[in-house]
Amino acid sequence: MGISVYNTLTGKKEELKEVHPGEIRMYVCGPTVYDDSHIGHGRAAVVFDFIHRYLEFRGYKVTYVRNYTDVDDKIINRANADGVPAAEISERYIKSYESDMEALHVAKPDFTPKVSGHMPDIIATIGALIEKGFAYASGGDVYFSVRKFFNYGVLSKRTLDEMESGARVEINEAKRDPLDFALWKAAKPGEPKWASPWGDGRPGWHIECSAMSTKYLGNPFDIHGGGKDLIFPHHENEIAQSEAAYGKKMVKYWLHNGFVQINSEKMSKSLGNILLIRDLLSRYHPEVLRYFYASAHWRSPIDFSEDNLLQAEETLWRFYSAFNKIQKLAKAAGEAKLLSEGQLWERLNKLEDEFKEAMDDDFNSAKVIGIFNDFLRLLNQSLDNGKFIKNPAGVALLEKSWRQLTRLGEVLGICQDDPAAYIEQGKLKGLKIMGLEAFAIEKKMQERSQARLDKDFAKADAIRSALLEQGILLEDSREGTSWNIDIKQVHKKLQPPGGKK
RNA sequence: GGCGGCAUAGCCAAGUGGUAAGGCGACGGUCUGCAAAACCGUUAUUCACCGGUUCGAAUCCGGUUGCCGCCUCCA
Repeated sequence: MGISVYNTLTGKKEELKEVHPGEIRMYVCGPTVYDDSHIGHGRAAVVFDFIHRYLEFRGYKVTYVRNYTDVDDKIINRANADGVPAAEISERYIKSYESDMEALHVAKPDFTPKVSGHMPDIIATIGALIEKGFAYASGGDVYFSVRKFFNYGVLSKRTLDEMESGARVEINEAKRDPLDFALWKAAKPGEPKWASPWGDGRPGWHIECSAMSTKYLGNPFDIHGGGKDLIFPHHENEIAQSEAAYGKKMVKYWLHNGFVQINSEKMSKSLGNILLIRDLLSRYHPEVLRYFYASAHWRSPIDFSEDNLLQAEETLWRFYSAFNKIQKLAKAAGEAKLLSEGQLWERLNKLEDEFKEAMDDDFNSAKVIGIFNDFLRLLNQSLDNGKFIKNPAGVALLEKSWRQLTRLGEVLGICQDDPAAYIEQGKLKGLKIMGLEAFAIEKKMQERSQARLDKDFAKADAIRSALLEQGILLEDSREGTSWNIDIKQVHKKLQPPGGKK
């Protein structure tokens, strides 16, 4: 069984059959760089990162292109508002996006082309469209004639007549048909412009992706991705342009990720509920975000709420707590032959197949999360078993199990940190937020340990509840007492009052 | 108005023809001086509603209701 993917073009899951054997070429619409990126951009990037990494995990040679739209009305508006050149705006927000992507551990695409760097390709594509009769120049603009392209509407599944009846298209004298869209826009004073056979101007929004995807990937290529909102008009127009210009099918599989909602509402500037990636990353470890993104299917809407993120954080913490225990045991036990029997051993041997089965089925990361949690329970069962962890072979099996979760988790970008470091950063961050110092906690813990030795449990319990009120949980075990951060209290403190639903 | 999608327990969320994964929460238990953590057990006879197809449907078909997205910039 191979990989199956849900294709917007057909509305069905289909078996993934690559155009070139052993190779997958994919193009994903990146951001228009006029502002800092929000968690919706983050989701698109992370979802296609899962897909990118999984295809590589499955042995494909993947060529991944994600573009920047750096020539656009919104950028020009922003530049005018800030009183700086448009190029400065786009450059600033490309840097911002790249730093967010790095922070989210999104693997770099092979190419990240910009519109401004591909004018000759874009102009050539427009030229070809005019030559073949699909486009016409009109007063310094160039338009694509949608009625000339027989297949217009295949992706968004609507007909030109339907569009026309519901049209809310502005009247534009230059267009022959109100549904025609711009390939080239004549420059207005003060706007960035490039020379072209139709006069100075700049490309329309959609043509860049046709020109650049063709340049880097050829036609047809395997996967084209983007947010659901791009289906119409952006991707519909891309198909029209590419297929008209090059006379070949453009893309085999169209993948569209679901939207992010905030407390079940649409995230939008007008609602004022935009959550920036960097704001979230100031409060959550990047793996928490990735875990959260992975916990829903990539095509479904996903609801960002503090409760949901908190849940992701707690569950991820369970993984790292277990890994932390395993790591310590492994260091103490040293090299040993692997225990090759029992439930854990058997499940470990099946884990990769389970993982593949889930991911092969339309990249079902949510199912993988379920499988991982199931496996974690087995790990904890063994960790609870005194005999098991005294046996070096058992410890070796635990370590191997942890390594396997790390190996498979790489595709989703979770379980990649050093456990001790992960736990440590979580505790340090918590302390900072709660305004506490580790040595003060340790001092209290010593006092409490003495009280416990003296059997003065009233005093010991008083110390414990005092710490708990400050957000510190104490955990007694055979090896002694350790402290932990009460994540819920930390986040309560972080949340603006009344900001949570 | 047109087009597309979604509706699974208190909450989050898998499951597209064979009798409901996983997480959070809650409750009971083991462990503990007591807790916490971890583990064990319980927590949806049922998948918005109505009808149909089928030996059999959360899964397919038709209808109803509700929610969301797109049709204008948007990941």
